[in-house]
Amino acid sequence: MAARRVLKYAILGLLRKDDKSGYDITSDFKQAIGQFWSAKHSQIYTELKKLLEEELISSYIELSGEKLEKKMYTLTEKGKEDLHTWLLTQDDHLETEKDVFALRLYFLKDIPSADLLALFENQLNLRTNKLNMLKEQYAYHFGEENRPVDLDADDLGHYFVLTKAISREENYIFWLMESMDIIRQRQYGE
Amino acid sequence: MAARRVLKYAILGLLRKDDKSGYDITSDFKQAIGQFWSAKHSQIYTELKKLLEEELISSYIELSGEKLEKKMYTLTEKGKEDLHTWLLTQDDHLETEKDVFALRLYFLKDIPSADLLALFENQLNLRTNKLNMLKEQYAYHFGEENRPVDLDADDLGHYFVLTKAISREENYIFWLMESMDIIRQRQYGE
DNA sequence: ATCTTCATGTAATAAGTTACATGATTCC
DNA sequence: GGAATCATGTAACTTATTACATGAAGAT
Repeated sequence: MAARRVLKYAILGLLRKDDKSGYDITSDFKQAIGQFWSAKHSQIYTELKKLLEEELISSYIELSGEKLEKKMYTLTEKGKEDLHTWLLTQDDHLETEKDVFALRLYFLKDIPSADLLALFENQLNLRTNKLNMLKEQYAYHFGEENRPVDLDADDLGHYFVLTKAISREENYIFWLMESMDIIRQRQYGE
Repeated sequence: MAARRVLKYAILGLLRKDDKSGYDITSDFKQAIGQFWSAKHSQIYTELKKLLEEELISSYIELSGEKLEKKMYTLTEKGKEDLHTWLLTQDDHLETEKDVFALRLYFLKDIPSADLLALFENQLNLRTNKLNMLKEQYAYHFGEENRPVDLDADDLGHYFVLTKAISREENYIFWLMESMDIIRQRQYGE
């Protein structure tokens, strides 16, 4: 996978509004944006160090409590420009969207329908939980209505990411259920 | 990304029916299964070497033409068992489905609607082309009907992967168009 | 007190891409 | 004869995960 230095731009992007620490960035990847990109703290700290060297960000220390130091990072002008250029870049091809469940499914020959259905049930569970979590997030931020009216620029990004993730999971679940029907039909012939 | 040794199992899976060369496996990743996993030839040859050492596959030479040697790989019993176990393994969590377009979108603050729409148009183009390609593949293998009746075990995997990919792209396109409507509405207020 | 979360880093390893390198066969 | 495809491999590098390592602050 890995298009060129996506983590770099993900981090620059997360710093676009406020200064953040490595820990903050790690937390962000556990929220909405974690639906579309994520990284472990070890990779984030390493990348931050690199971005500092490249002078795309600068840092200062902030105390939280008596002794605990937070290293805060700010976008430099150079960093802002680099981010801006990247944001307007058009992709010239689509990357493979890796999906281990679908891969596994491709090899299902000789697996009994009952086992296959168990795999589907498991996937359906995971996806349903995720969808519910996403819908809760949506309701919390944008209310219960289908489409909120007043979206300022900040919320818009969040709105797009949440609706994208929700629509992805709904579609996945729909396909899972359709496929399970087909397997159940086959099952009677076994 | 990368759940544990997915490429290993992708390769074992591709060898489940027939013996294949590294080149054949590379080609497979450009076909249907490439919608959900892929790898470059350099990685594939390296992994095949590793799988040989682990005695999950064995190899022999086949001549194609006068001199050109194809190194063919076969699943060993050990390899078959390993694959079978993996196929029945349930995931306990979902990986982040990385999507650079959605990531970029999250950071769209201060980008003019016109530029934003250009990014969407580009994505819409790429996705539409992909969808058409997938639909052609579907028609070629399963005909024009909505749901084929007679699917044997081999075709079923292929069927699932193709319908999954088609449904994913249709859903993506639907969401793109919905989002573009919202942006166009905002645009009048600028 | 002790558990969880906040907070930062490095080391070792695994996975994946790009570039380097070579040669045969087929199609036009 | 030349281009595209068939065919295999290694080297250098980038990206990502897991494990190691430490300590402060807040909650119960």
